[in-house]
Amino acid sequence: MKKIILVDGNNLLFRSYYATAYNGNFMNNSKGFPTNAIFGFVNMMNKIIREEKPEYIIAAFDKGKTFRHEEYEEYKDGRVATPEELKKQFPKAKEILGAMGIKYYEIDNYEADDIIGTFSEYCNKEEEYIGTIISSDKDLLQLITKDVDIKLLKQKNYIRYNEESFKKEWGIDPINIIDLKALMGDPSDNIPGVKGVGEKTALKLLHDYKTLDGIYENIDNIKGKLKEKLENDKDNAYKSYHLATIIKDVKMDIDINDIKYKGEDTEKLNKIYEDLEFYSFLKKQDKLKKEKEVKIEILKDSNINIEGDIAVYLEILGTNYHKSEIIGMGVYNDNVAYYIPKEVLKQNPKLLIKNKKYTYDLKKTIVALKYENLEIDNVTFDTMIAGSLLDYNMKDDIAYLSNQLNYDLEFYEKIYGKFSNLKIPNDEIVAKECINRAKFIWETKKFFEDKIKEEQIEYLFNEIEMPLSIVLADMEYTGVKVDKNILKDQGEDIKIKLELITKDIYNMAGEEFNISSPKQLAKVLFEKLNLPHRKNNNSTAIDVLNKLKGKHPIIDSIIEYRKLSKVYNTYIEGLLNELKDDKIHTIYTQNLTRTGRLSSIEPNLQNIPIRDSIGKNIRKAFIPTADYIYGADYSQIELRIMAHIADVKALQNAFKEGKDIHAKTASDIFKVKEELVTSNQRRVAKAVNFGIIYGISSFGLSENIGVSAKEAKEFIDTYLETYPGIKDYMEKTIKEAKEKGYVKTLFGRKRNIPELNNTVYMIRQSGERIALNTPIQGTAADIIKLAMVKVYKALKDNNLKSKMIIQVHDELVFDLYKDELEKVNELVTDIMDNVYKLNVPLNVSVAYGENWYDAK
DNA sequence: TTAATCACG
DNA sequence: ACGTACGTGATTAAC
Repeated sequence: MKKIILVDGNNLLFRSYYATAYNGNFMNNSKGFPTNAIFGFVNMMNKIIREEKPEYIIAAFDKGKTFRHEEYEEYKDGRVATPEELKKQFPKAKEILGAMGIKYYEIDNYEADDIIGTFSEYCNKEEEYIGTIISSDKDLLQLITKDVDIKLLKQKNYIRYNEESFKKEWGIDPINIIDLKALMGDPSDNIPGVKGVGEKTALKLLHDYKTLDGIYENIDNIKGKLKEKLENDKDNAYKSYHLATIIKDVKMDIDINDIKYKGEDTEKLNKIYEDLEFYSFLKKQDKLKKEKEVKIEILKDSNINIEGDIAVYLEILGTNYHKSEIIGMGVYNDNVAYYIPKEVLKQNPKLLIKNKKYTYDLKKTIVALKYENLEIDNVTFDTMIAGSLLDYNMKDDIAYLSNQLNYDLEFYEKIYGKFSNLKIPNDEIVAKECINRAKFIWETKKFFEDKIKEEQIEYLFNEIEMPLSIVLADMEYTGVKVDKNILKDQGEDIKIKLELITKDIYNMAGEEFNISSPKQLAKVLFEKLNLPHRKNNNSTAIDVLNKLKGKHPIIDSIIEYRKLSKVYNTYIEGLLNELKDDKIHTIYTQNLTRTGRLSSIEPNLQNIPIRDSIGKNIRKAFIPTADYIYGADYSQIELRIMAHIADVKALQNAFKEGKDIHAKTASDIFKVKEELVTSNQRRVAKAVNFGIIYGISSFGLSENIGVSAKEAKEFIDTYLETYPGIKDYMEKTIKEAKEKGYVKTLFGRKRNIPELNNTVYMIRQSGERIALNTPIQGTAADIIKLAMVKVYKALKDNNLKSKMIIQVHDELVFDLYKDELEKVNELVTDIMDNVYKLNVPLNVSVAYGENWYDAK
């Protein structure tokens, strides 16, 4: 028996492409040639060779339009065009196959499937040969025979089907995959099938009548709606059958010697890999040659003087710079490659002021140095900020970015070990790595700067994000004062309540179990107490529990338990653990979110409870170091931005007139006078307003407000009729996003949305919602960021001691001195109101009090 | 490490 | 026929 491996080359390349292109950051070599699909492809081919040890192997590709296109003009119509970045990679992949010693086939007017089908048939006919197909395309399952099996690739692993295991799992013969597809259709290829028949129904029909013909011969045995559907779409079903059938007799000469696996031509392969900059695939000795030697110098002087601009990289031991110690700093420019250990750095404070500098993670650098009483100034460029604005995939570790630009920096974890066991290696190693990092910053600066110009986001970079880093550094370092006794007292109360309620729950359940375990809880609720639940859905999430209210007294107790344990674990214990000298120093991640918002970690200060009355008490522990906590919120900023961007005159006017916008919306969609709007109508209108911002679906809205999908749809339709600009905006935004592959905020912040090209319908839909929401959420983020920069400057320029200490997306919180109340209030409201001129006013509401709870 | 849950805008 | 609103982070259980 001789085995032929049949690789679906098309499928593998597509898969590799979309596996990594998901975030829109294509892996490129330094010449700008996209390499992501090839990289994954090579990985998979290597794996196939390793695992299958083939004697015979081929790879198949599509070529040109097929008979399917000719006979059915809509074929693959819904599918988005193959992205250019992927198209370019096909020839290289084929070249690599050649160097690997693998024959590939592409035949005019046939798909890869048909070539594989033809080879399968060869295996069926020729006694000595068997075949294994490798692909993730389920269509190919129809080729399974006693001589041909398939390795069906899944996300991470694969399933191997032979004739027997296929029948067992699917309950039909492999060849009937064609009948299945004829019935179901295939939206991704735009194959119609029978409308209203999906996998479930189709399998049931095939189980009963074996084939498509069998079904139509027995059509009178089928009753009701299903019969109707089948009769209506009979033509489509047969057409689909034809389209779904893989050709097995493509005219081609199969010479078995031709497809023998010849083994790789290492020299040829290495040449290609070098050109693509796939250094990890090169043999080790070749790889070493690539690293240019840098002469490093460890400085020990107390009087360092460096000329010109420098790239600096500050290393700390750990990830949280509020808790970690500085190790040292790498310095690099065209003339020097220095490593400056911490102690030496402390003797040269002027160095940090004088030279113009480039960094990676400016905020970290500022804060970590500040803890050593060192100040850094004159930083004009930060690679981390640039990278994130250009929508690279970012992590704290600079090595992560460097790898996307074909630099080979060592990962932090490799140098210093895992977080739980950090160790500083010897000075030479630290020096080398720090300098390499600085070198990376130095050498890529121009590249990033050019990109920033090209994208026309200089303002965003220079006037918003760069100065914001300094603002955030100050906020984080300043910290927020927390009264630990208030937290502890509340904790004691909650603990007692928790103990009581736990006992109650055990009593009602008739057993002791871990209430915090959704699995154990589901067992108690749905199996023991027999409470109703959706089949195959053991969720115990809050919306499920709410629907069960009144059905059993245990439900209220569980809801209460959840609430209390959340507050206790996350906000009492959690915050107490983060306290350092009665202060909390969060880290605002400036370069993480896909919309441009900040996020806050260790601890998260952006999700301190406010909606729930018990949770809200946590805010009483947030106290000023000065006299008051003062808060300023943008009201409905996202809705205002939508009214601006979509140019919705009616909404703009409502905002200009200072109306209650949700009441106004309610009055418009329910067609009642504003003063007669009920609170329920207002609630619905508010939900619709939010829904619009998120990229609404009638189902989502109906779930949210508890009405039928039909009613929800009516609300949406009425809304869109009432405010005509919105529909245009939605259509235009989606169309543009699909054409360009990205959306932008008002300030030019760009987000690539590769989801729009995904073959999976649901992901494409999600992409459309992202396209609608990002310009709105992102513009709001831009605006408050700019306001923060301006407020910070104003406080400084006016010599005010009050400090901005927290940002919660549309809200700024200050630690305020009594005698500065008036001045701060005037500056803050003025700046926030007027930070950027829109076709709607921005409205800020302010409040202050003895603690964050009272600042409402 | 991942999934489920729930805290915020 | 299927799954369904945008953006986050922390904690716990369970693998």
